[in-house]
Amino acid sequence: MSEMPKAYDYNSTEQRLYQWWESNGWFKPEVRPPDAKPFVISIPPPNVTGELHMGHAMFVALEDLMIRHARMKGLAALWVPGTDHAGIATQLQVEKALIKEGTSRQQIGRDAFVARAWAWKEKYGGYITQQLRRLGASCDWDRERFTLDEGLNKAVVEAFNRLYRMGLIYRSEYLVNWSPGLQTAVSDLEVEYSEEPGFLYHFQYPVKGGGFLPVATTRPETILGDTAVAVHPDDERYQQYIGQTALVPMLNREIPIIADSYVDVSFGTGALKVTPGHDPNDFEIGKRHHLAIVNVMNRDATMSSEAGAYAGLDRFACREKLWADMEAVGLTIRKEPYILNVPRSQRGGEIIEPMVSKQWFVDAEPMAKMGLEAVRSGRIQIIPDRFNKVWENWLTNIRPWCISRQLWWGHRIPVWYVGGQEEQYVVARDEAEAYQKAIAQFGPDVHLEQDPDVLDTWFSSALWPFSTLGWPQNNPDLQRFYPTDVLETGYDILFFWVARMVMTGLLFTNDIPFHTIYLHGLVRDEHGRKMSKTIGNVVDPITVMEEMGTDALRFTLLTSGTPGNDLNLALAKVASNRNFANKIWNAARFAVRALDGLDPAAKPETPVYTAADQWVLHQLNELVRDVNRLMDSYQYGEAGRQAYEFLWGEFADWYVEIGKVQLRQGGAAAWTTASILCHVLDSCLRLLHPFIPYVTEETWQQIKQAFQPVGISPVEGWAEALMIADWPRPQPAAYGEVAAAFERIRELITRIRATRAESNVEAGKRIPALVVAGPMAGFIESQREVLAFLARLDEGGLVIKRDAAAPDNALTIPLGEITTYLPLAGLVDLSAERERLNKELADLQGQIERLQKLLNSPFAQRAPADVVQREKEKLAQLQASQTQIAARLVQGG
RNA sequence: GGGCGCUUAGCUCAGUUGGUUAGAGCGCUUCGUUUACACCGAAGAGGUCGGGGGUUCGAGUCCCUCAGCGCCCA
Repeated sequence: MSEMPKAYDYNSTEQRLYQWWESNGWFKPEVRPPDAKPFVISIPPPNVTGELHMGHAMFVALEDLMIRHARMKGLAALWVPGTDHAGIATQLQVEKALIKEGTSRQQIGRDAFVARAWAWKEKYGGYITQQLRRLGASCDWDRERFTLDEGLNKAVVEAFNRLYRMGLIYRSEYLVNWSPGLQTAVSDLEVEYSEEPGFLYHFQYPVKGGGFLPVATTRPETILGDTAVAVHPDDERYQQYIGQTALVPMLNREIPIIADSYVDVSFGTGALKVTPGHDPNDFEIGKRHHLAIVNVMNRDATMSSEAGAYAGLDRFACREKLWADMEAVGLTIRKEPYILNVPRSQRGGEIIEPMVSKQWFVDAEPMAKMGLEAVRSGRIQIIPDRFNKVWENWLTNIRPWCISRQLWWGHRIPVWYVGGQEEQYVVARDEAEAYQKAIAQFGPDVHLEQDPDVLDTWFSSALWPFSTLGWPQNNPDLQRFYPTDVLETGYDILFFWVARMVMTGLLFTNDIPFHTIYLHGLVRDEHGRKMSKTIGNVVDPITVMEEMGTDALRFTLLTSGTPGNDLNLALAKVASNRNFANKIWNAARFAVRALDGLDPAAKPETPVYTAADQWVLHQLNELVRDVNRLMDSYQYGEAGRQAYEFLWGEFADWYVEIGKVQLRQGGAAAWTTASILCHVLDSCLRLLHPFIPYVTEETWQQIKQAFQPVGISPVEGWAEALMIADWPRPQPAAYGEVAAAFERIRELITRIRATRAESNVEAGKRIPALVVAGPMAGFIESQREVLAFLARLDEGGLVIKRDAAAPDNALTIPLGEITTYLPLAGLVDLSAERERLNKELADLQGQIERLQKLLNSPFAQRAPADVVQREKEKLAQLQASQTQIAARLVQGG
């Protein structure tokens, strides 16, 4: 058999395994029988033109973990992959390319542009999915979808039509967030507010017939669009102005002075200029008072003809000039520094302008009610559950969803206008149907033009869990795999995406789209800063994977945080997890080598387990139980950490070392040890596979290759691959008692090692020892080889007795009723030893007093009996140690 | 203005039914080439868990409050 290399080499492993897995069809739910219960996740589709970042790595790690776990449990696991056409982002990229070529979207025209965008998608769209593969994502790539593909377009059109029929879609003139650079409306969610220094401008509003009303504003250019001045109805200062007429500065347009309780008397001057065309609050006031709406800006945020002399100026240039002109005519009062709340585009960061325009909206309220109910009733569970509150809050205050975008890349709005008339239109599934409807409604001579706009990208991703499975067709996939199970994503898109999927799912499929929402946090840099190109602190997952392996990255992402909380990614941790992979590999390497010395004739029919064997089996079983419990309650990080602790801290550090002793014994003992090494590793690899798929699979194959020929196998035999092997289930506890006794041996060894180190005994030196152990003597005697090996004792000089006098010139190690002496003739520094013992005695004294006090307190009566008992035993142990040390000190040592 | 999260060892973080002098990784100190692993092993130093109050026999863990940092919504 070929020898396992000394170190695990992820570079030569990962791609090979991924291809092997995929080519065998193991990523498909069909790997399980047709009647297997499904477990389904829809991928949060990454932007098709995007590049892999830590957020992707995070969701892949978590979702692949869930999928692999489910698959090993025997479920028909299906992870539906796909990408998002990302309207604005992609359009911008393509436009950028066009500009480089010296042309533009407008120059080449819509059809050519869309063709270019598709070509772009074909060229770059594969990158991101390749990178997902690299992370080990076990998606069913045969079911991959794209939010702009034909099937999804059918779903989008169908959804639009149904919403329209239900009266939930309408077209309306409304104040929207306008992005002047992109020349499109964006939804409320796509606007971010940032506090920035600016000015508050105080000025005089001329009142017709004489006098002035002092008003303050942060955006003077909007003065030109004022259609009222408002004061608070109870404000005594301005009572006399209510009902009078004001004159818009520089334009002298007449506008009413109205009373509205929205006005904050303490803000600014207490009088408010009202610009319904350019401010959301003013828009509401305008509706209440039936004010006119004046739009003073063009789509590119230059001033419109309504701005009179200022027409054509950029909005900020206009601000300056208007203020200067007002100053010249004495209308200004003062300009004071002020912190503004500036709305900026989530994409690109330009300043968003509230503007009135005609857009398509979805009235989300009925759906929102359904979404609220789904979570309130528990049909949908959010993890962590504190996000219930956020959910509740957002859905109860749901606003109309602006779904039209003035873009070319996206799902075209399925609305056709009749003869160029804005008010006459039909909503249909395609042009043919549109003509049918139009002819029926408006007569035979109709000419139709489709709405030029496209739908918000989130409109298509809102349908993702069911559209990817075939909806609106009720095909076998939809029947079998819908509803899906878990929706896993970052909390930052709870509203953008998750809430909308729940709403549309409930509306269109009459079912929840998934029963669990698992939210992860943002991946930040080591010091908690958001990763950003400008700071230069972006950690590229590809680089990390190249340098330390995919498993190291995955394990780090999975175990260094908790659900819903941001995670600071420390590269040192990735490195230590790379080491963990190597540790696993080498533990297996040891196990495989253990087979070399086995005598085929000595293979036992039924194994006899040593105390160490029983101990490790017991610990393993506890681990299996804990990991199952933790995974089933979505505490993946803790599950992974526990497996790590066991594999490294107990199995590798202890059992493997003890295994060396047992293997040396040869015969049946060696066989049993080998089979336990195999069993424990096999179980751990299974538990860890969802976390770190590559190293576990590769190691497992090595073990299988070595152990299968000698007839050592898991209970259910060797599966073809670990990824489709069975998930471990805990067994009834069987070895608890011996395991507990063995813990005493471990403790004893640790104490001996510590004392040796403290007393500067040469590390490798085999020294004699006398262990006086009372009733434990028999058990310890049975472990003498292990004890001698791990504590570096000279086995020939190791004496274990129930009772014996303390030897001279020896170090004393008290451990409850077990006292160990290390006779080191001539090497013991007696005064140092006395000092050491005195220190320990003082320490014991303190602990004893603490426990005595505790046991004399109401604790003894009120606490559960087993808790009290534990403390009592602890006290007894301490007292025994104390007695030993005291005696030793008196005796003189 | 409303809501949420965080504050535990020098650094990055765990610690989910409250159980009794707190754990890991990295870093640090001392030892160690015992053929699984130096991507290693052994031993050790180092926190009283942001401040205050409360509930309880018992609180890092529950409640109140204050402070700092961060996020979301308006």
